[in-house]
Amino acid sequence: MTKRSTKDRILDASEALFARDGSSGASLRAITQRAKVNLAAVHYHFGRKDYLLEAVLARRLLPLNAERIRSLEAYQQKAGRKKVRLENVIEAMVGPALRLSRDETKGGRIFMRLLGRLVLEPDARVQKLLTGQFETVLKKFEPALTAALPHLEPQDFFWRLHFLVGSMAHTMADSERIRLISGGICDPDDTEGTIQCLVTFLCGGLRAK
Amino acid sequence: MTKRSTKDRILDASEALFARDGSSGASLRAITQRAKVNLAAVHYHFGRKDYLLEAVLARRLLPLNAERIRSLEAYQQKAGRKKVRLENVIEAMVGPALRLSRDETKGGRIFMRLLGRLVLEPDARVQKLLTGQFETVLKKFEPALTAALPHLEPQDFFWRLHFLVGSMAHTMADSERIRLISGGICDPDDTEGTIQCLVTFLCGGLRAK
DNA sequence: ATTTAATTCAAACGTTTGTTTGAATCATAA
DNA sequence: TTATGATTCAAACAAACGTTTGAATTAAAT
Repeated sequence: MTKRSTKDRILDASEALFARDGSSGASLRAITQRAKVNLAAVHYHFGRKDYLLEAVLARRLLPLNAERIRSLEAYQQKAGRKKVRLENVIEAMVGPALRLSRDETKGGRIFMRLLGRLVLEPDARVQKLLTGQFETVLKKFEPALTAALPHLEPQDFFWRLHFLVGSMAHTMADSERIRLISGGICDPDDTEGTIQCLVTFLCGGLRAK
Repeated sequence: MTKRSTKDRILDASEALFARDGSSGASLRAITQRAKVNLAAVHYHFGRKDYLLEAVLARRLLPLNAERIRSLEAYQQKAGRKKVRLENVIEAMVGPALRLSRDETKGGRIFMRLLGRLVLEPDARVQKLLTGQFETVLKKFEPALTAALPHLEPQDFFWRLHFLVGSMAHTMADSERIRLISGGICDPDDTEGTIQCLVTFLCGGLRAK
């Protein structure tokens, strides 16, 4: 077993503590202590606390969105010149995210919780990074979505996309609450079951009325 | 015009700054400065920063949940011995919350953004307060919900409730993003339109398959 | 008017914060 | 080996933090 680099250890510890304590609640001392790294190493490798947070985000977001687009394109290829079923479009959107959110080797729940928290943080740099990423994905998905939902007015279309994001984000970010409020009936560790359940719900909502 | 009390001014300022900067990012100095109040007044009236946050929450949450239950009971009365339509149950659940989230005289967006942020904060006291409030509401709504959705297995029932909470929370907490990503097509200030749109989406998702 | 309690205030407390510094240590190439 | 650049380290910096204190002020009650 080869030891992780200083940079990676800092990113891992930051991810965990930013997620647990928030971006202002997590101190560099707590982070470097957890990473077993000198305090000044953060500034040496990342410059400032803000840049560290951005690096934590970029490490996971770029591969995730690439995977989303790859998945959609796979469905498009399989459909040939027919349009892709709504279920498949939605699966390509939420599936990779939810699988990542359950893959502990890639940050898993921890990163998703962080993501959920950052969505509501008004820091301009973080917001630009997040909405930029989302718009990249939306650009790719919009044609397939409108094709699968031809009856929807633009206004309803965007609202329902907004609701979709809410359900998805909540499911990814807060995986233990569902176990609690369901009294143990629902198991958030059953990733594929959760995805299927979510896709069914979302397609029902998107097609409504 | 009669000036607000010290306590209320502190609560108002705390609500705004907790929402904007997070519960650890907002400092008591910034809060008291905004409230035009002495720094020590916070500890005199609320004891500790934690208790201040709890007071901010309780001020809005208790009336909100009372209004939800009142609204459900009104629908139940109107339905007589027939069961309440799903649309009405959902309206009683999300309507009062969304109206509050758009009512600037009662905290409005600001409070909702704070609520959205706190959901993912692992502070034990806050979590207990939030889940306690939610369980109170759920207890009241569960019979009407299961009656309106008799075909749903318990597992699907709770999952979809979870998705519902996600959409609702996201819509309440982040009212400007939808304007941005829709290119101005959607107007979050149209409260009743938003509610209707959300209820339609949620009922479609809840009834799916 | 006098007393008593509630409230406000400026100032200071000891910690903790993000950041900087300059020397020590390591790895690599000449 | 020596020299060079990259990395790590302990120590310190000023600033901001939550909290406490005790006196000054205001309001209410006698």
